[in-house]
Amino acid sequence: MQWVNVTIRLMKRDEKKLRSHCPVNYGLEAFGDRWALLILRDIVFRGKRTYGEFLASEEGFSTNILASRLDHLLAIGILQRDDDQTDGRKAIYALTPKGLDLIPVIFEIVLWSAKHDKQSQAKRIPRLIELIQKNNRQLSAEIMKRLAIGRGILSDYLD
Amino acid sequence: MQWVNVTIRLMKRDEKKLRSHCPVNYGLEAFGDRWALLILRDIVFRGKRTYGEFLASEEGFSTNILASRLDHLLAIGILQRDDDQTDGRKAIYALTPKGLDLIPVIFEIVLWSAKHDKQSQAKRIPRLIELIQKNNRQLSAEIMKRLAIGRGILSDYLD
DNA sequence: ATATATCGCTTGCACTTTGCAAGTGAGTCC
DNA sequence: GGACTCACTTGCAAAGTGCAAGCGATATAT
Repeated sequence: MQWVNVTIRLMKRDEKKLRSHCPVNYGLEAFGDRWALLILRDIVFRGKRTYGEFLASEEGFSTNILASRLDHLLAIGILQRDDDQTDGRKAIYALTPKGLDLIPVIFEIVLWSAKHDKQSQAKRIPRLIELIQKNNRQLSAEIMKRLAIGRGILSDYLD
Repeated sequence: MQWVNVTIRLMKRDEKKLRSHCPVNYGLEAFGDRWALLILRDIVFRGKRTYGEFLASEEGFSTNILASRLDHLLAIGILQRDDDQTDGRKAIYALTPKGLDLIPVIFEIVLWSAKHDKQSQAKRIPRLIELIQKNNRQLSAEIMKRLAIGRGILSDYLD
């Protein structure tokens, strides 16, 4: 039997060139997948940090999808991954500064849904909604500080 | 040959029940597809209104994808469709109030990309970026008024 | 020390969605 | 009436998704 060496250059998802550098398109290609933003939500609102915690989300991640989205968010610098110091099996995911800057975007989405989804669970956090309305940017800045030390913000605003 | 009558209840995409009423998830399921938001961008920034105009976007819609996303945005009430009064072949797509309320979301995405994409085309509209930074909500309100009468905002802010 | 469980993934496979090219039918222009 | 435009629809290969099962490394119980 004869053999030939073949080199394939596989283009990883994140090396694909962007379709455009329009700022809307950039944002969408960077984080724009549904599942990716749900990971960020879990971190910001629920204080989740590990693969297993994300997996338990009510929307139901598939394991492979979760892994691929985490990879993606790491690759573009929205998340960072550190080893857990007390349990060698665990990995801790956290927002980078670039990721933290997405909080105002998430908040605007929350505001929109609170207004247009009749059944929105946002009804349960009227104080938070009001604060976002008043000054999204300022609130976001405070949440960024809190995330650096704490574990998610939702519980603080459940009346 | 024997026949049997079978009734299938096909569930249309937009009748699928939401995975959750979490406000972030609602937003993502409502408009959360990349292509859907690019349509909104084309309307807000470029003043596009017809199928053919959307199709010409630099990111390259497939015809079937464009059609399906327009359907979706109509179904959830973000867009409305009217017949062109002067040309029976054309359809005019426009944002409903629910769609107009997405402008602040789009603006926050623009802001994030302007900050984190080194090659962002946002460099070409520094005045607009600055205005969004100062007061996204107020600017959005003005843009909503302008969209009701005019044809997209980008040209106003190209220095 | 050994067995069992947990954690963060990866793999296989059926199914769905996408992207591209080629229609199609109604309306317009000449 | 014939060519063209507009807003789609269709067919099909390729890519992506969802589910279940597996895997290697670490941790825990006996």
